[in-house]
Amino acid sequence: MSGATADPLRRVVLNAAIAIARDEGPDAISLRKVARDAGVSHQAPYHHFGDRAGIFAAIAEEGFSKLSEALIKSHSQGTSAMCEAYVRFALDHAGHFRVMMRNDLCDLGNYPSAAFQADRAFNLLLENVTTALGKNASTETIKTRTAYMWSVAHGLATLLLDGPLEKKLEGIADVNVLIAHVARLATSSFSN
Amino acid sequence: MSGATADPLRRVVLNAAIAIARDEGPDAISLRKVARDAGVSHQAPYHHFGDRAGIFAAIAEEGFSKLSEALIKSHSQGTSAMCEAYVRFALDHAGHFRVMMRNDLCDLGNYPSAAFQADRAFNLLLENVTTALGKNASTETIKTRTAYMWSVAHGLATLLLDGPLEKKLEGIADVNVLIAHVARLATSSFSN
DNA sequence: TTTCATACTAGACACTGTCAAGTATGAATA
DNA sequence: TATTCATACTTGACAGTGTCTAGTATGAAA
Repeated sequence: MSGATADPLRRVVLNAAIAIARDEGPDAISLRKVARDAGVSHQAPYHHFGDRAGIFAAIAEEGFSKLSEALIKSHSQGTSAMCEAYVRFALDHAGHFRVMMRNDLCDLGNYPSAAFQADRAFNLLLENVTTALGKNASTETIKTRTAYMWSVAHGLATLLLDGPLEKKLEGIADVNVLIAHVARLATSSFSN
Repeated sequence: MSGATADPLRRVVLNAAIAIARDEGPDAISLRKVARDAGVSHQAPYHHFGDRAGIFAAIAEEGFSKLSEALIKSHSQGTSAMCEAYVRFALDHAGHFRVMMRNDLCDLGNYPSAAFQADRAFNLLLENVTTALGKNASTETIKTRTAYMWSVAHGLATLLLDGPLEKKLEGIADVNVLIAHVARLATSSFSN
């Protein structure tokens, strides 16, 4: 224990909120409860984040940053790998992902640094699709394909995470296999 | 006014809640406010729905029923049309859709009649994919393709509805064109 | 020694969903 | 006609929440 510094309250609150979002969903986050668990007053968390939306924005910012890292790792392996990376990120960081995609919780327009991280992740996707389509593709085609790729990855991620997909398709041996198959289907049309 | 019967409270509450979900998201629904607006006591809505989750379940049940109707209309026109119908339903019934897909708001396991409507909609999708793949397709293939089709439609719907897609891809002339293009891309792989 | 930002604490407020108990009304039943 | 009973509410209370305002302890900078 010697020399161990206590976690700064900001980090403690953030981790607690992310864990609740992962296990029970973002709406189950009560800052008063988090404060009680941390042994501080009910207003201590608000000092660090301003208000409830501020906490969600902080979670979203961190989430988009982590998503970008995950996408970068898959970058060299093409669009299919990126699609897989997106879905896997969502499953591995459910707490972050659920908050990131709920713009009723945190309007990124009010949180520039969070919006910056979101833009960064989006641009990685855009670049990857642009590369895959080659230099002759029109911007219209690129945009359409980007929307398409994002839709596949985002749809699968949300359906697996919070939707009834896994239950409905029971008998599928392995979720990872499903993810790989869907990602391959999504990119097979790139050759057309 | 003669002969006009007042809207039953149940329907009034439901419509108000759906409108709030459409305009501000499901979390903005306050049953006490709805009750005040309807000029009844704060407990009157609870009489009809039991609790807050009960209202969400009622909205989800109605939503899945309407979704099934929309999918049936597109049924004869193939998987691409069904994909378009799904996305268009989401945009046209945002209040319902946002609630339907939030199973943290209403666990359909507790509301059999809502779960029944959800199953009905899913089975329409499954049938359509099965028909498109032909009689030689394995159940594994059918399940994978169904997950894929649902992912595309669901992803595009949620990104257009609550995500930053439309803003990110600004310059796209018409959302309807985008939907049609993405739906076509999704089904182009069926020929493989 | 004073100034000042940081990191909180303390108290109050309006608002929420929910539990419990009461009331008015109209149909079914004896 | 009198009683029973479910329906559709009303009323009141409770714990819990986010947020506003004001106060306090602490440590660094001037």
